[in-house]
Amino acid sequence: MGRPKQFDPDVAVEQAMEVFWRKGYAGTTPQDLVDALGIGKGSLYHAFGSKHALFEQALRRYRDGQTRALVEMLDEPGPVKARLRRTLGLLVTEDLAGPDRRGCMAVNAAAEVAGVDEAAAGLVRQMLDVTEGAFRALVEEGQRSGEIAAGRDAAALGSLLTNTVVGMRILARVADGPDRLHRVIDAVVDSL
Amino acid sequence: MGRPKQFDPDVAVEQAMEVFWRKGYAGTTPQDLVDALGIGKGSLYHAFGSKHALFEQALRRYRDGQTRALVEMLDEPGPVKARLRRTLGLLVTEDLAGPDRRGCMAVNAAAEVAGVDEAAAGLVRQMLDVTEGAFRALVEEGQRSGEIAAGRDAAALGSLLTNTVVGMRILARVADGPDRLHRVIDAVVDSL
DNA sequence: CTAATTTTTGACCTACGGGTACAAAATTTG
DNA sequence: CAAATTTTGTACCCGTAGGTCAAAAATTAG
Repeated sequence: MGRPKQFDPDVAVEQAMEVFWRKGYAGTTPQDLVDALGIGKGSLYHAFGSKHALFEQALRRYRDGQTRALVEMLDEPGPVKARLRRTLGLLVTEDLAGPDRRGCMAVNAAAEVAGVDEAAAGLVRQMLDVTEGAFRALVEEGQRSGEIAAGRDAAALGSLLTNTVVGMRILARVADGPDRLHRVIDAVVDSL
Repeated sequence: MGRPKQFDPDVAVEQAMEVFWRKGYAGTTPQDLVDALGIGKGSLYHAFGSKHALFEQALRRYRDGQTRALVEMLDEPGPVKARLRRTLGLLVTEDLAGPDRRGCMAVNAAAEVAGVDEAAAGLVRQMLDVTEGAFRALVEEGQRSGEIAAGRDAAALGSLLTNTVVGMRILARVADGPDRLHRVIDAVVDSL
């Protein structure tokens, strides 16, 4: 009952995500959101409550999409190291592509608001947990297949790989080219 | 000639650095700076021109201090791996200490403004270059002493270590404890 | 058709962001 | 001392951030 919504909230959250991703939390203005979502400011606040609440939803959506994509990439067939190298390479290419080089929204959020926005920090933490679990599983698979020495600590390597991805997504924002990033990939794959 | 300054610009830049470090660029207001520096807004703008110019000076100062400190820590006596482990451990402890957990100002700046502030991106890049050089030199020293296999690519390992530090300084901002960070240190040192 | 409910719009509001203008104050030079 | 120069503090400015509100529009129930 009542007047039906004239926009899809899911689509709106996704559009908001793009804006926050490009401009950061503090850097995004209500006007930016109004422009991107194509709805009036009143509707926006009626539907989402506040800029911060919308940010949280956007970050949640980002977390879901990214973790899903990462797991899919790592799940492709082939030798473990090749899959890993390919996944890392794709992330780098993606991060460096386009003129924006917006990096990873979660990493950006961690850097910008982690100290003051516990909800955002929690979402980022969840992403890291899932990522680390996926990497750890990959390492263990590599150990079963003999590609990776069985004596190594799979949990520690999972942490290392997660951390490596986080670092690369920052580096991609300031890098003047792909060289440094590719050196990182080479080194980390060779270290397994 | 003329009236002498009533504040030390160097000290003022350092105080501004603290504020930008804690609150980020967009999150810092002229009032924050006035409060922290203890001078009038007129003086502030007369002396530094703009918020952005002051930010650039603050980031430059940060770069100088951090690179100096890192090189010093790595230059202490002892086995290469021990020095490395100790240095990384100190960074983590430092990043996790205090209630603020402000992380690394350069990394934060990279995440926040790299896409839109080329000057800031350049300063961060310089820090990364120096860091990578220091790590690479450390690896080469380890190879000469036999601690690290001579066959490994020192440049790539330097990139990996730099990237590891960057990643950890982000992780420290959202970590709920030191465990994950210490796993990263263990894994990276064991990987050399 | 009316009442009830929900959404939409755009005007409106207050506070503050980032910065300028200017006169007063403090110094050096002659 | 006067003139020249530089710094300082306060008042002021315009635009926008972030949000609220009233009234109109669109729907369904009865």
